[in-house]
Amino acid sequence: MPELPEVETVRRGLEPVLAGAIITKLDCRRPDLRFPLPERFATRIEGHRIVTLGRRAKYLVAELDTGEALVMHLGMSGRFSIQHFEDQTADPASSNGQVAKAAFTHVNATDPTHDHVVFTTQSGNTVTYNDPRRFGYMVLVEESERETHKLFSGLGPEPLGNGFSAHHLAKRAHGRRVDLKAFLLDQRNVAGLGNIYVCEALHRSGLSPLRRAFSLSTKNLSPTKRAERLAASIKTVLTEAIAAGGSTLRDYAHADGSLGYFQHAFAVYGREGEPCRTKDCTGTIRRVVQSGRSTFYCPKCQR
DNA sequence: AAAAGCCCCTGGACGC
DNA sequence: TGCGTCCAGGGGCTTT
Repeated sequence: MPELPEVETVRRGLEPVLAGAIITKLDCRRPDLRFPLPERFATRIEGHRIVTLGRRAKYLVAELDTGEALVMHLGMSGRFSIQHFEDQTADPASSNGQVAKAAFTHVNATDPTHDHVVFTTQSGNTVTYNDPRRFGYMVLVEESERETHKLFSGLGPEPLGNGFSAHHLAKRAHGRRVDLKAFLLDQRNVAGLGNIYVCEALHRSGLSPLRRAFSLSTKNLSPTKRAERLAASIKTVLTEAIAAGGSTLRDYAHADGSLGYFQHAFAVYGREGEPCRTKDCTGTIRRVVQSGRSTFYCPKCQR
């Protein structure tokens, strides 16, 4: 269920284990996720180093020293967990106490039935990808061709990057009759938003998800006040969510080891029938279906 | 070209 | 307890 903040949280959690690490073993327990796994997947990775672990939109990008990048998408239900390797001193009471024992702190609470891909690093840590619904996928892309790759070439700007602004929204929205909800879910317009954060950003900016996208833009393509509010809300809601994920991340090793889910106080998402939290608003959160997905909004303060 | 619909897959929540 | 139905935070592909 990961959107940009969750993927970024996962990235930050995996980075200490994977960035700079040599992958000694790649265990693929089934030939496919959403798509077939890459040909000779294990041999293209085993023995090689992950140089950096980055993110673009909802993709994790592990740049390898081979010149390829491992691009991973978590789909709806993908999770990573880390099993830390620990050296333990030999226990003199045990029958074979002369052999230093090694153990994993196994903190993966997910169903091992759906552990599809397991990475082992040279230092002995393992990183497990678990995905019950298998909407996630992994591909290997030549790093030099990544930006032109089909998965990346059409993506809009990172909402927390320099390329994103009210002006950008206005340009993209000009003349578009789609509703704002669908416009913001479209990764070509802005990359990384999903159903939850679209709902949240629209609520913060006081804009109805049913409003048409062209109302973000004036005749001469400049942004309206609405576009200014929307761009600002998108940035703040994502920034806050990442911060909340980071605070959860500190606990992961003590909790269930899974990365990518965290509790976040949503203003509208999942709150159908509950009172709006906007200051001085007496509205009630409503759920409607747009593009086949639930939209939560306050009809009173979102116009 | 833009917009809408269908579909991939499994599991959990809920009603009977 | 068991079974059926609905729903899920993504997004590629097809149809209109």
